[in-house]
Amino acid sequence: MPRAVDIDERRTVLTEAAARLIARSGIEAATMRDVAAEAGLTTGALTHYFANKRELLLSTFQASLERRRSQRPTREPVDPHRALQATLEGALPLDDDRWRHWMVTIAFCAQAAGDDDLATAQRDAYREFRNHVAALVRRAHGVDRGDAERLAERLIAAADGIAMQALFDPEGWSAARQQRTLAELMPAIVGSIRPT
Amino acid sequence: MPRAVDIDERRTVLTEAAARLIARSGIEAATMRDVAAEAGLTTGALTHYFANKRELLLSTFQASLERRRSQRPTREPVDPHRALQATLEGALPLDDDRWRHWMVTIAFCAQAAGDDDLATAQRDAYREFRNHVAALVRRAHGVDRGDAERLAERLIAAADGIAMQALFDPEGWSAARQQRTLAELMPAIVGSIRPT
Amino acid sequence: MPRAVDIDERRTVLTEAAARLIARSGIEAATMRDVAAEAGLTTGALTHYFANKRELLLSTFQASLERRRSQRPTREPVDPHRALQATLEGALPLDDDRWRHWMVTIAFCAQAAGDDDLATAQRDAYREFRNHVAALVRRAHGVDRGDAERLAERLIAAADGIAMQALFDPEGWSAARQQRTLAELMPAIVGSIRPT
Amino acid sequence: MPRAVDIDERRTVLTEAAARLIARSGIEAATMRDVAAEAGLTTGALTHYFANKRELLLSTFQASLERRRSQRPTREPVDPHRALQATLEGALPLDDDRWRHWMVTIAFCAQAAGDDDLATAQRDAYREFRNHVAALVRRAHGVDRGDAERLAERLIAAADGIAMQALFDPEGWSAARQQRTLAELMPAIVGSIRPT
DNA sequence: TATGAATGAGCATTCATTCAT
DNA sequence: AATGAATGAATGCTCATTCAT
Repeated sequence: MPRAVDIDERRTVLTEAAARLIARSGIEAATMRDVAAEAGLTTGALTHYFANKRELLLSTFQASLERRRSQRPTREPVDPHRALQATLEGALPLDDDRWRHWMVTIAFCAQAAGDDDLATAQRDAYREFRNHVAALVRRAHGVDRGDAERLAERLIAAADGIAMQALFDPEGWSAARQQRTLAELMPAIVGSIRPT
Repeated sequence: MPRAVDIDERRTVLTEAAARLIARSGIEAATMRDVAAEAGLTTGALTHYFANKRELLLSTFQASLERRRSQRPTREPVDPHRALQATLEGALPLDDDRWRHWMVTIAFCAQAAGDDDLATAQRDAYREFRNHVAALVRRAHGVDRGDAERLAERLIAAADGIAMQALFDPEGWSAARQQRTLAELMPAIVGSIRPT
Repeated sequence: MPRAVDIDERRTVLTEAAARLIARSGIEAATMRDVAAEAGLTTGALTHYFANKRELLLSTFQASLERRRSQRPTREPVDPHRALQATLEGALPLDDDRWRHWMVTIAFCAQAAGDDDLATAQRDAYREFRNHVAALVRRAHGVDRGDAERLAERLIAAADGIAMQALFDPEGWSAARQQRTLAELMPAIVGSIRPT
Repeated sequence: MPRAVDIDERRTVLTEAAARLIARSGIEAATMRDVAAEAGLTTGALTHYFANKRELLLSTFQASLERRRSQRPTREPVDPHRALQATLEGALPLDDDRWRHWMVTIAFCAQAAGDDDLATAQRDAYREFRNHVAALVRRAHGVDRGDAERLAERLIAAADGIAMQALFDPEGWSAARQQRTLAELMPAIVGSIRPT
């Protein structure tokens, strides 16, 4: 019998190594050699788990999206306003992990222009997130489906916009400042549609 | 005798060729060969105007930032509310040109993580834009410097966030929809600080 | 206790798999992985029966030669003219099996230039075949040893030459045409030495 | 102006280097690196003249075929019997150059099984050679077209068969012995169709 | 100025081989 | 006896860069 190895775990180790490299120095830095080395393996081992680079990168992107999803608050009996805020904060680069996710997202956004699979995964993840936020908006504010969707878009816009500025100017945008700005924008945006 | 050539014009031709390639298929597609070919020149000619690839890419980024600046409305005796809105709309990917600028920005954002010069250029451009918007906010809404700055950040966040969603899901975000969303968010955001 | 496995049978299964691949797409196609897979085994199993690739290829070549030998007519009380003709036809690519043998021979001929063991195996097999044909020639035509050997060389030349043309231009050289051409050449060649 | 280089000459230098390596140790030995080194260049230079390996190998094969053609006797007012014999001798590996051609032919024959372009080039070259020999046969022996073609096939078979044996057993087949054997076979083969 | 030939390092990928199980 | 995970040295190819012309 061959050495016992948890295939999924190995794949995770490798996609996380790739994500670290991409976040640190861009997608070009994620060479097969360097990803393998970052994961403590060799290129030969890498190709056991991903047939080629494209597959590795696609999996890295999907793992990053999945990781973001898995970190949303899941407890059901929770204050819907808090759940909404926590979910939107999940889109801010407040810690290393979420920073890494944003860098990976950005890196693949540039890549997606020439790769339909990537573009589709990106768009689907975005729409899924929007629907999720819209559902929270309905629970929190009792608006109808159309308003909820429009509000979701604006709230995500606010979070993404704060995130972009934090990425462009990390020193000027501490985690606390990002959170405070989001907190102050949220009621104003909600008011833009259902002016209480 | 050397042929008379407008050096700056050649450099512009080359950085615009690079920007097109980057916007179309990511920064990896901007090889020296392909940039030269896209500009209708040879690699040898390219190296006359940019000592190496790093210099070409840095110039491409700066040219993209500069192009965005140069397209802001400049006429002074203009309605300050309109000037503010037009300036923020300049940050939306409403046409091919602005779309290209965003793709270039995104591509370099991923790159900037490992390149201080790039990170600095990026941060400076962002701060300059924020100051410009803040000045327009003061003129339009008569708030004090601190409030103007905070409002500018939030307005830019809204614009950038809309831009991100348009990049992620181009089909769902027509130019008109982007503009409408921005127009509806603006008063709400202004109200978040100086509640009318 | 180890499972009972017929080692020779396994080796045969593997060399035949290798021969099929080589005949189909050249010697480069005979990778350890693909040979094992073609035989329905894994690479690990392959290395149990052949220490390395060189040994596998050498065995494949020898098995191909041996197979050709084993297919010669063996019954003794047979018309010597018929035996001679049947033996020479054994050198023509008249069916899939002999076609495969020729492709393997050709593939290793190109290889033998840089491999003494291969070159020796090839030369020995050729000389053994020549001696065998010479013995049949003596029985069939009653010539002396020297003439028999020279006749054998020329008859083999005719058969090999027909074979080469069939390999170069399969459509133009049906099995029947190969056999007819050989049958017509044989008496002329025999006559070239002992012009009865 | 760039360095003056004769492109065709460079390509010839490279295909001849490839042919030497293939003749010496089989087609596997013709790696891009080694071909470039054998030609006194680097891989980068090689790819200036051949876009990829396939193109290099195809050109190597065609150059080998072309070289054989170019070495046929061309003087017209020549004894047709001598012209025929000289042409057939051109198919024997009598010297290093023709030996190399045969090794290249053999190497590509093994390759052609999985490559239609190669198979076509091979078949066309063979047919062209057969037609050329048939024309010489008509001039030399005054037979009709059908007989000439059949004789050409048989004469080529004799030459190819002698060549194969020389390739299999170089020590046993000196140039003189090859020529003698061919010379003795020729009249017998001609007699097989038009019995003087 | 401008060309494109040439370099050589680096890339993704394939492969024979080894080895713990 | 057999597996398949892992290795690391090729391989074909791309690319930034240099340089003679």
